[in-house]
Amino acid sequence: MSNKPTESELEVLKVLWTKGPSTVREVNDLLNESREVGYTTTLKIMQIMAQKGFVSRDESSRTHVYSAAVQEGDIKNALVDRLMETAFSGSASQLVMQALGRGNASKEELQRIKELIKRLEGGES
Amino acid sequence: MSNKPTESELEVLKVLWTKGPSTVREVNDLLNESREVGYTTTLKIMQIMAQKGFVSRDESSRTHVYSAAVQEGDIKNALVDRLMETAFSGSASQLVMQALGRGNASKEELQRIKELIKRLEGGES
DNA sequence: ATTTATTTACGAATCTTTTCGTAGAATGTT
DNA sequence: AACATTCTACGAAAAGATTCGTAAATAAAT
Repeated sequence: MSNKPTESELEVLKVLWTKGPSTVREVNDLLNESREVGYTTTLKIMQIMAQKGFVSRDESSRTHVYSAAVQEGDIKNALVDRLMETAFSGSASQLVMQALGRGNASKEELQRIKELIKRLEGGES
Repeated sequence: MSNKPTESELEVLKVLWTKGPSTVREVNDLLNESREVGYTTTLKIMQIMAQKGFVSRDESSRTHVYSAAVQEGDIKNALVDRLMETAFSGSASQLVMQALGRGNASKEELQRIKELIKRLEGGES
């Protein structure tokens, strides 16, 4: 749980976060919509994730049901922290500037960011 | 060049970006200030990077001098894009909100971000 | 000139992650 | 019942990244 998930593990987590508790078959089918993955490959990854504590599973029926055991926000925080650390010398604003500079934030998104900044500044004007 | 640098490769690039063209010895010495790395390890990584096109090198003297062959901004863009894609479903604002939510942005940094947003808002329409 | 140090090149050991083949158990189908 | 399908478990192959040992060449030191 302390460690960060790998690429593949993150893919699985994203499925579990959005679809909720799922079987290997369900996760694998969804993954195969974007890229080709063997069933046992997905199974193996999810077994490893269970071992690492990223997911928990219900083994009461033959077909196990997996659930995310880590919070979406926690993992994303960790990923952002890591990128901030490794590439942006720990500076949040550098990362933010780089991200905004990509240019694919809509007016509404910019508005929401401005509101967040206001809140962070203390709520004045 | 098309691919993304690994962790270690990024470390080397950061050195070359900030210190400019450097020898393996210089890079390795700097890396060893934060963690222990063998000289030949750093050498090998930089050789691989040369092969991948991440760095170029001047072999005119026995001690080769390496220079970054990729732009700092380009790589950081790619890293941000990748995180945005893999973890935030391609949404810049989600990534930004998460980063700002970490709480380690100073008033001055927030100010600079606000100015960037103003520029982004004013630039179009 | 001989020895010592530094550097590159090469290859291999190690480690992590990803992938998949195979076997055996459980379930479903005919 | 016999056969086919689905699932888990296990192990190992394949691929990528990291680490380092060793040898050969060059340079520096004595």
